[in-house]
Amino acid sequence: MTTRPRFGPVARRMVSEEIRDTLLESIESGELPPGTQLPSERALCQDFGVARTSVREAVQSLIALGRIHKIGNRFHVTEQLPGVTVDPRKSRVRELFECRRVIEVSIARLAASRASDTERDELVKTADAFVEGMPLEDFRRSDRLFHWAIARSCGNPTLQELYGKVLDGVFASEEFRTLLDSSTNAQAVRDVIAQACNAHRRIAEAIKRGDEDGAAKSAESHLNEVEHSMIARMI
Amino acid sequence: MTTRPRFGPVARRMVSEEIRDTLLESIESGELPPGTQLPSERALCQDFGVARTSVREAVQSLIALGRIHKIGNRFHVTEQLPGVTVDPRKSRVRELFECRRVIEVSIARLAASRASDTERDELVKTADAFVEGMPLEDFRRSDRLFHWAIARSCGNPTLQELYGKVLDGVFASEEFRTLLDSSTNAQAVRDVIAQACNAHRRIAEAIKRGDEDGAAKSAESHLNEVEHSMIARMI
DNA sequence: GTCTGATGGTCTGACGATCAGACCATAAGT
DNA sequence: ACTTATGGTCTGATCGTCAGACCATCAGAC
Repeated sequence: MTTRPRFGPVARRMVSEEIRDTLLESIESGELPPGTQLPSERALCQDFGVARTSVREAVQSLIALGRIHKIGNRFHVTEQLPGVTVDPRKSRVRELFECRRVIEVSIARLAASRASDTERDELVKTADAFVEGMPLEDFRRSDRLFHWAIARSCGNPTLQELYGKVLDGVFASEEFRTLLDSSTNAQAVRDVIAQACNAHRRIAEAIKRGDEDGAAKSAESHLNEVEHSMIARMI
Repeated sequence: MTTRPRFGPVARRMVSEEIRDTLLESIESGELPPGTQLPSERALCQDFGVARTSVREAVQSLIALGRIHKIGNRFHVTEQLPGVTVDPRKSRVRELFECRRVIEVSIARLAASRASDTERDELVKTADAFVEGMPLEDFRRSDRLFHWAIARSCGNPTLQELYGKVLDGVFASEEFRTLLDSSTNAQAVRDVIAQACNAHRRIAEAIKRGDEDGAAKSAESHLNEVEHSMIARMI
């Protein structure tokens, strides 16, 4: 009997969840500091391009989470306990992710357009080298190799050099190392590795078939997922 | 007028899209090689935890994409022709403009969201300092000051540092200096300065009013105009 | 203090996505 | 030839999201 690939359950995200998390990010990044009034429901509807019911649901869950409260008929960002409001470690991680998002998405797009056949094949091969359950040290080394391979095929030496500095910052980061310390949260590390396996494969495949938008979107999704995962673990 | 963060439209993903892309990844990764029979709809339903309608829709779109085909009453993975490679050659100027486009557009967007009131006022003032017909040396110095002022208000020190290196590259560039040499083409220099005056003012005004999209678009337009202008002069 | 506009709250009807299930025609396997 | 498995089609139901209407209350201007 021949085996076939097995697939996991489909991930589903509700519109209100997307909105809630986006607002949460704005609160935690300082874009919406404590005490600030939240944009009105109608304004948020326009921004997000959704109905008031979706925004309302998201806002209600922020209330439930204790992140916003009502003063009169206006919502405000709730003060958080000292030490929690602005975490310098979180700021650094966000900063690095923001840099990665700015450069990595463009690099992936350029690589999809410019990489040679050999480079594309190498990328897919490098992505396939990731396996779930692999040791953390191997993962980090392969992770860097993978992203650097993409940078090498973007066809822009200056961008490549800049990205090298971002990678240096990421891999020198104490916060990243702490978060991925396998002795403190083995299951979480396994999840991150599994997620990276899938994401890297998607990015490599998109680059392989020359899908610029696909490569850019996959790179951005990957970064968002990893960032969410890491920020969540820093609570 | 106090500014508020702006949000983009919510990303929405249908269940069938998730499934389609997951299957596509399996095909392109070699997990489902060309010629292989696709798992049955019912088997995929169980794997993904969805209804047959969702799987059917995903499978139908793979057919539409030409990735699978039907033999009898079974679906099989379709052979693909090798992709066409594109190997463009870029000059140093294009490379630097590309780096600027990648970082500068994001910096402008971030500055529009995060700059303090003081910083916004400074930007408008710096932009107003440009006057048509100003000496080239003054222009280059003010140009750098203006772009650096935007970088300083983007709220990300790492991105700021990276951009500093790009600016160093731009202003150290022999090609840029040669192209702006006033002794060889005074009229062209006047045109570039005039264009920059207008563009800088637009960028500053967008940042002043907290218009992230406007700031990003103005920054990108400016770069495209200058690049086109310079590339045209390199023929 | 009054008035106006903006806010959040609630409700309704509609639509699309997805579901579970049933049934059928055809092909594959035994 | 028969059985089983496959994809195709259809129905009714549920849920998420939508657009819109209307209302009570609050904030801001005068």
